[in-house]
Amino acid sequence: MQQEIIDWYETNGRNLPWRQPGFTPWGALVSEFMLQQTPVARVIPRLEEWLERWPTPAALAAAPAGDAVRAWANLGYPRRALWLHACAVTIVRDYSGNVPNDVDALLALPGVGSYTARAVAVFAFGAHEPVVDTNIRRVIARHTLGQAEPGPPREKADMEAMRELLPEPTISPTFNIGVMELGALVCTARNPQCEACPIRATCAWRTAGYPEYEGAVKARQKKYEGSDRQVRGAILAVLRDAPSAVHRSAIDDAWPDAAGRGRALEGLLQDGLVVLEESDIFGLPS
DNA sequence: TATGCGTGGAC
DNA sequence: TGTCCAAGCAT
Repeated sequence: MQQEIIDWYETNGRNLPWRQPGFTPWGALVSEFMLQQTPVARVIPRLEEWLERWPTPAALAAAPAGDAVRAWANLGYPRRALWLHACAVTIVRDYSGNVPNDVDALLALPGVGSYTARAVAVFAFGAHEPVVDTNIRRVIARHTLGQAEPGPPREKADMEAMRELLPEPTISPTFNIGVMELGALVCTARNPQCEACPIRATCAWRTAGYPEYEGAVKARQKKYEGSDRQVRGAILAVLRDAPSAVHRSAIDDAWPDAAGRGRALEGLLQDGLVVLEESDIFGLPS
């Protein structure tokens, strides 16, 4: 199935910015951060702005962290902006401003986990490593395991399952990205396009007649409306949109409920996304 | 290992 | 509508 996926990808893969020739390892790192839980379509414009403004780790490291949080805009999970800034600082200090190509070195960077470390090593540097993301887990669950959904992540087992599928090192990066792309475009969570799938002939899930998933039910997503997360977002939006630090009263206006507002502000201060500049004056980090 | 962490589009 | 989902990570 390896060659079928590679052939399918060569024809059907999207021309995304991070797949263009000459895209830098720094661009790869930035794009992977932005793509953590944020859809491709929303990432693309922010990524292009970001790389124009900060084309190297050194450029970002020289800017205040708060500028990174502002440029992150509405991508969500703004701690990623803070972590990415911290990555830039570390890369300048420890790696002469060059994104490391080694999985362990990448893993040591803040906000870089198993997926992102291998994605950068493979996509930017051509490493022969398994990349495991939610798309790949779903493809393996269906094609190899014959079940509708992957179970809860088992990092070691998931990685071994993908490692066993890897073809020879010269083409394994293309295979990695091909499986991801297949999961993103064809073997999707909802309404998979099985008729268009290049590996349908060997798909265990198809052979079994598309049985429903029998495993443990996923924890239901908590309601966002009225949650602390929403309050955090509302407070941070005020700070992002303000040219400089704001008085507490501006934050009070961002959310009516004082208790939730207090929890959210405390959390933001704890995370370093907001700093107390002086009494009752709050700003983004410098 | 389960949970918290943003935001917005699709159905 | 509400619910699910989107190239995860840290704790």
